[in-house]
Amino acid sequence: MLDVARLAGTSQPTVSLVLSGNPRARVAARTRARVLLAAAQLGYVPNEVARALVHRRATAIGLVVPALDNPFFADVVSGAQRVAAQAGFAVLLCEAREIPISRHLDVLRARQIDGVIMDAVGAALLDPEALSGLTVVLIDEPSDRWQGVASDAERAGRLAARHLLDLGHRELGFIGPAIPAHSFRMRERGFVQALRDANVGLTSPRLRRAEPSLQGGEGAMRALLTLAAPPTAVFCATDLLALGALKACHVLGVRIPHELSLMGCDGIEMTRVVTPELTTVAVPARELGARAARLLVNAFAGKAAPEKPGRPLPVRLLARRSTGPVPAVPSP
Amino acid sequence: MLDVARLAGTSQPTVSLVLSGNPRARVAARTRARVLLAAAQLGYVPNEVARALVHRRATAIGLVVPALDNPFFADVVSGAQRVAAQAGFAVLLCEAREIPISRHLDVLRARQIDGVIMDAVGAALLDPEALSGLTVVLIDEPSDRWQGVASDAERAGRLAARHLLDLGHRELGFIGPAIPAHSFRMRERGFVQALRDANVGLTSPRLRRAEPSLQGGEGAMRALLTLAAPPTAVFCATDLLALGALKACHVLGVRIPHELSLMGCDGIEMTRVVTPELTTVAVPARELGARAARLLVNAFAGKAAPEKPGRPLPVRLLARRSTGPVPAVPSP
DNA sequence: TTGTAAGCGTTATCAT
DNA sequence: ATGATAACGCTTACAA
Repeated sequence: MLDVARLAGTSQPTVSLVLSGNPRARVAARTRARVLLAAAQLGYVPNEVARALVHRRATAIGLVVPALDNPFFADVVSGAQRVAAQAGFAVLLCEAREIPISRHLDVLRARQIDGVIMDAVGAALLDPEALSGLTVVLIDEPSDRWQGVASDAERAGRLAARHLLDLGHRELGFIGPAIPAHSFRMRERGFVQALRDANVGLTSPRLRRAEPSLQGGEGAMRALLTLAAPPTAVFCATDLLALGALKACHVLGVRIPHELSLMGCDGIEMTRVVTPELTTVAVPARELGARAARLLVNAFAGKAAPEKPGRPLPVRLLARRSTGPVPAVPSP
Repeated sequence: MLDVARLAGTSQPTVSLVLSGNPRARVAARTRARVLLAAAQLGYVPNEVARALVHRRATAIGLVVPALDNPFFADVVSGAQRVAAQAGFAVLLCEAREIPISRHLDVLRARQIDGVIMDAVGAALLDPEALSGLTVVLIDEPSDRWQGVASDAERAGRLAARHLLDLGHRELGFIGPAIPAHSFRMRERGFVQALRDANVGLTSPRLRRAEPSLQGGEGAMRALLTLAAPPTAVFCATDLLALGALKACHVLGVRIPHELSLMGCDGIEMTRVVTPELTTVAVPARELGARAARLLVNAFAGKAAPEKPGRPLPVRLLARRSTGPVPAVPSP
């Protein structure tokens, strides 16, 4: 900046005034022009670190996710990064796969970030201490302590139930992730409630919890299929589980959707890769991330955080080929 | 730090000496203990921004990827983030999906990052100017101008060819991404060379380029299938293409592997989700990311960058169910 | 061994 | 409208 000042024949603070884009900076047009020219000639790049030191904030947000190979979180990250970048915020990415979240948070704090977006599960099993002094936005989990962005998870469950009921199914199964996250609980609740509203029962052997992975879904589906009275349709609370379940069916020779209807929830790209394409309830993951970032960005752009939590983002049924009418003759 | 100093009854620079972990800092054991205690009591968190200002480097690396929903890059990011985090480096994530790379790079420069990891394609179609002054590590692309980490792409192509040849196929097809990246070219070259070595021809209508997406693969496969003499086995240079191709086969009723053998390259998780599981050549994406990060981290931990580029990371054939012996009777 | 002082590149508060 | 000058929180000679 000093170099620019010299070239422009003015003082360094004046250069700052011009370049920082401070709106209440009253600088003579001539001076401004000279400064701008000099800066361009010298290829001046402002030092954001110095800026951050003065402002005591880094114009950056942290993003803590459990694992990037989970396409849902990849989408969340993508959405958040887009909004943040457009607002001039850097995104510090932290994957809590082999490094404890608390350590990530210490690093973020030390770097003077303006806020953290994190997944609900990570936050849940965290020493509350570890979050002190941070502005947190939770993904898909309401909390009285922090802000959050959510999808309409209960509706997702209801949509799934209604879709299967509409197809004539009455013998239903459910596979959910064995994870204490609000959105998962609500997907389950919505599903169960909608069945109850229709006077369709869901016996407990047909309601299973599994590790939220392909393998988990595969195992749970095998268990369902060996039941004395297997369901004719199964709703999996995440696509990953459903994909695993689908695989189990392929392996065991259960034809989808002829013998069994199967659907998932999340709307990840993979559901369009398998055959048959998986019916699912799409959750706008990218939007969730974008909205979370917006919350933080706005908060530090002066705009106050909205008092009431935003309305949950709508979910959408994607009826595809993995669900169909109930089989006329029950499978042997 | 001043508070800590006061509580410990010493001066602020002494506190710095103790806390910065500077090895050549000779501080009395008693003093050190008092400082450490005081810091703990006050819950002191060092300000990395101030540190970065003094050092003129942020102890952070930039990571520029084309799109996170490409599982290959999700893995690269994951690997890089792990290594960086363990070395105390922050990772600034940039997705070049809706924001020009050059803008991302400006931001990274302004933040005094120590280096950038970027994908080959992004770097290729970039004004060379935009990279000036940055330490760059390219993913899966050798370059005389920058460091790079690479997989053994030519071997990947050879492995694919040999696998299909071993199964008895002589009528082969190839689908590659229409992208000028070194690793893709090498996969193709390795494949073609291995065929030539075996005196098996690859006519040009059977060699196709497509958009590197599901749709691209689907389209290219349709084209191959409508050939007067369709191949009995197809190698796709990326899994995404292969997955698209697989879908085309499903849609058109071509049974895999009975009527056609199909394989991909990359080794992404999705290949295990489809039925049949896709034969592929696994490229260690996570390792590529990790190694790229290690390069940068080491460079700034004092260790000089290795003179000769590291040996390419080995690729591995994963023979699964999408490839099989050549059909006894050619399909009609 | 420890404290004093200078400086990293900005922004912000003043006089002028 | 502009230019000194003092932070911001830390590291690093150098002096004591």
